[in-house]
Amino acid sequence: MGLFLSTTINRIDRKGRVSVPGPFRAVLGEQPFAGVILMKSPIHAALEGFAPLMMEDIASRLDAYPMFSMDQDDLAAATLAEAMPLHFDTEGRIVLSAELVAHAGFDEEVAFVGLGRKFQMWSPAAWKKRREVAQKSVKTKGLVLPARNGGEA
Amino acid sequence: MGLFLSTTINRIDRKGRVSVPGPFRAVLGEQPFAGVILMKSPIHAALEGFAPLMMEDIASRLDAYPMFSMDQDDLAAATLAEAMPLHFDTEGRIVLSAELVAHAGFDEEVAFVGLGRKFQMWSPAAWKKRREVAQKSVKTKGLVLPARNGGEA
DNA sequence: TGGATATATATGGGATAGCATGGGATAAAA
DNA sequence: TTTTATCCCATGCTATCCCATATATATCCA
Repeated sequence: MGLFLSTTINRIDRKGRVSVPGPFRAVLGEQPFAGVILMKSPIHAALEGFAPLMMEDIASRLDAYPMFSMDQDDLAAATLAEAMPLHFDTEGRIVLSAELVAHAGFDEEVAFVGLGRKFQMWSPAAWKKRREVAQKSVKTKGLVLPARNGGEA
Repeated sequence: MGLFLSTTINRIDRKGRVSVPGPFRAVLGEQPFAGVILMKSPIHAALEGFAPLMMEDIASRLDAYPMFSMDQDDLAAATLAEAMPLHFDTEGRIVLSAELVAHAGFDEEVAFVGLGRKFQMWSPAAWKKRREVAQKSVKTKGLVLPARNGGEA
């Protein structure tokens, strides 16, 4: 399966359209519908982007909570209920709603940030700060990648 | 998996292309996509090169974290977002972006330095210095390779 | 063994296809 | 009708392909 990697900055035109970076489209291309799922990030002034199939995974993770528990309900409301499927146009662009633009504070440009199974969309200035914080955080907290679950050799 | 070994110097042409040394390509060849992952070294004026499978591995390990946790986000931002996948052309070359060239201070030539599971790319002059420093450092600090069981000294 | 011919690598340049971007036209919705 | 959302076309840029050459190592044959 392809991964979302690297960071790319694209422009928003006056119609609210942005090109999804070509490599990202290639990852999304292996999907049931020609588009992407966006939601407001619950932890950042940014958007989270997923391949449509990933929603299945999110739903599965929610199964870890007791049914009708308030926590599960909160999480489902914060994720699945907020998920917006956006179709690509013929050129591989999506149209951002005013609500999404407001939450992420987009101006003229959007930074598409590849994070493996998902990606984020930031205003370039905000991403610059976030990037530094993340790097510092990894160092000071001494974050390390956990051992593999069931990978290969 | 094969190892990246030895040091090779290749030229950058006016289009920003460099041949990845043949032996390195052989190591990278057994990969899901025909190319290499580069990122700016966080500790040197150099680039770090990885096999694409490395990123798969990192992504898998990150799956162990809760989704939307800040630790997962920090780690992904510091690794996957910084990783740039570069495809080989038909001749086994990659194209270096201006950003990468600037970070590593490349001029006309690049030294590909094999370091086992990864390699580095240096401007030849900078590598010469770095090499001496590393050798001196090993002597004065009395550095030795840890035992094979993974135990610290 | 020597010489000639392959095979692979490194390098250069021209041509082409794909991507990001912008704007107008058309179709659906309010 | 007015608005909104697609589609379609046009453009510049850059990535990538394809072809060509030089050098070096490997292979073959007389």
